[in-house]
Amino acid sequence: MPKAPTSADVAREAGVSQSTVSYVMSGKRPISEKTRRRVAEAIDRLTYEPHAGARALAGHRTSTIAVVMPLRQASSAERLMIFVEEFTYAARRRDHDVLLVTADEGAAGLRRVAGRSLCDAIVVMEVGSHDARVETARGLAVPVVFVGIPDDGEGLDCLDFDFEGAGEVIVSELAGLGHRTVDVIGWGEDVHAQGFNYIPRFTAGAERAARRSDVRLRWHRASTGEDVRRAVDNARAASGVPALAVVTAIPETLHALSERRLRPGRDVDVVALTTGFVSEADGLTNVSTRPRDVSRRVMERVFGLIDGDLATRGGADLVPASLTRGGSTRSRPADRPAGPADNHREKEAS
Amino acid sequence: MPKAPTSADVAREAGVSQSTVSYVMSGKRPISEKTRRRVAEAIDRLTYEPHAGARALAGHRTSTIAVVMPLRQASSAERLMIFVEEFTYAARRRDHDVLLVTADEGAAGLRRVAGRSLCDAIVVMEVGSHDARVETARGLAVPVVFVGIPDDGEGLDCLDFDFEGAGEVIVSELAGLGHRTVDVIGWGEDVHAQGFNYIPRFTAGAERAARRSDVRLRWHRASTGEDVRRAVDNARAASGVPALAVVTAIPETLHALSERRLRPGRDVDVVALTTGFVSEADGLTNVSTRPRDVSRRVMERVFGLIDGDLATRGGADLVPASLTRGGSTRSRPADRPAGPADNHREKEAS
DNA sequence: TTGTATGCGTTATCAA
DNA sequence: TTGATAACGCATACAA
Repeated sequence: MPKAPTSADVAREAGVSQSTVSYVMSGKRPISEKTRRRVAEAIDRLTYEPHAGARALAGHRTSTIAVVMPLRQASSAERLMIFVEEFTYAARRRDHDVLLVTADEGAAGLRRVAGRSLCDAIVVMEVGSHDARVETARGLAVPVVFVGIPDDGEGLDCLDFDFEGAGEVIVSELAGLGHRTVDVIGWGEDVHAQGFNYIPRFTAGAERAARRSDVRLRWHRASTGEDVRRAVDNARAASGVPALAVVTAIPETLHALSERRLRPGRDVDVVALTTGFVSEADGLTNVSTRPRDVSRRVMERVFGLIDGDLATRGGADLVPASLTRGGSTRSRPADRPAGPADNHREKEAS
Repeated sequence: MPKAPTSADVAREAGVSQSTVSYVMSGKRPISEKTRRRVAEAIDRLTYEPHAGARALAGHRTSTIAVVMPLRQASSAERLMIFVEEFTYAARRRDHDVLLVTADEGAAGLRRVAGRSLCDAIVVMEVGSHDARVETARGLAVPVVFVGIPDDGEGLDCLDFDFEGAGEVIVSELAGLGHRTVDVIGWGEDVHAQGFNYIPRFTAGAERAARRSDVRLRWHRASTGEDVRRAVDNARAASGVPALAVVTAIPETLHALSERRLRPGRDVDVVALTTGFVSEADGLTNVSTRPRDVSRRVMERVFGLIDGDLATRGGADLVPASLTRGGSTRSRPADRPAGPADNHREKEAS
């Protein structure tokens, strides 16, 4: 195993000084085309790669973004993987890497990765309404971007999907179909227990729309398939065509409906809050939480802060909710004619 | 923003030399109890954290494990997240962090993270049967552990679930129930196209068991819900109770069966290859691919290599397949009496 | 346009 | 049991 070449080796090979090699790599000062070529060739010949640690030490930047994962049961695996993937790709486009941190390290994890100079910025996923990490973030030497909107996040960099708008648009849609009662298949007790801020936000939006449209919401916290079946039976007990807002356990819900011979879009109206782009959402009238858009905007913010763009700094951004009509809801009886042209239109949250 | 304290600051605060601080932290030489305490207190007072880059530079180790992700559609998100989580937790237990690398960097990604001294070891997930990264790994200065069994992986460190055994045990189980034909709902064309080695391994095991038991296998490559429905209809066309081996798209399959009023364990025998611990697998007769066990063994191997345990080095390990009986298959007609006691027994692969 | 020299914050060797 | 001190490999201020 031959020792890895250093920039000094490259310098010798190219017949220039070590600092010239460094400047060729960083482009931070003008270099003549001739020496640039000589150095580039030497780098190729030796397959030189700069030592990341030495770079971090001398340059005061690590080219690494730390990403704090959510706790296990907090979110759908699909949504999570999309976030992680998008973060990593976005980082690579800027020549950065992603370092994973588990949620169970809590606020200490933020202090650790910042204190040890392991990263240039931190992304915290699934922040809670009252989250110790929010206060910790204020004192760190590296910028922190939160995915989620904590209650006490004044002046911090927060970004999330607009769950409030989603609640609103989903309930409005069902109200527009003439329903006076909507059964919500909502997050389970276990998820509620985590205190994620998106739950109260979704709830607030849904309740606001319900008040405005004079609709009654019945909330069901569903963790298991049994919970889902109970909720579906409950919805069916009302007279007329039941209305379901499904924010979790979509496959289980569809399965329960199928067991009961209830065809979405005919015997029951279903609007789903979808978290990924998986087949479960095929053809459903749904609001997507747009994980890719959220991820991209998060990373734009991250690099904005790293680059020192003060314009990017502070405040909460929301990725707007929009509804896509599919086959799981009936066409409007009153204000428009039924027909296939009615499907797959989009409707923005107010 | 005050500058971060260094070990020299700690030394001054504690009234000792800088090297003593270093030795207190590493425990690499005996320290008197008195100075250990003084130093520890100083570290606390200053909330000192060692600079990771400086450590890597001077110590020739990074305390980081690079994990190369699979391509997007390669695996179920649940399985992936379990791997990533387990890797990260295992790393933390040994005071290491995890750096993510995307599959699209290919072999160059391995060279990059190794060459830049970004990690002490690399884990490559979802290796293909013929994978350029295998050859690259042989020339690297850091150990590489592969999840998967490449064809040309002689002498490399490989580890995976025993997909061959899984194919065998699944088909044997259905054969034991008296079936002469088994329909396999298998990975879609898109997954096949990636050339993952686990597909031929599963196939080989299934075919071997089929030959032994004189069973005919009908393979269906299912990417979409439509593919699944077609496969199910195909299985139903045969006389008698259909037998299904479901290795992908479990929810879609259950849904298709439910649509057709086929109750698993009564009108159809279903054995599933499950990739996560999600509700989809509830009560099914299944073989789990045991992602947690695989992850743990991978990380044991990683740290074995880092620690220089030569006993750990080289060769392929398989995590054995075992079948758990559930309600989706009928009890044995011949060699045992039917009954609830028959459920949830385990059966190892031969 | 290029070279020289210093410092970044550790680890580890050599002395004491 | 502890203290000086020399690397480690790069970035950058200062000179030329």
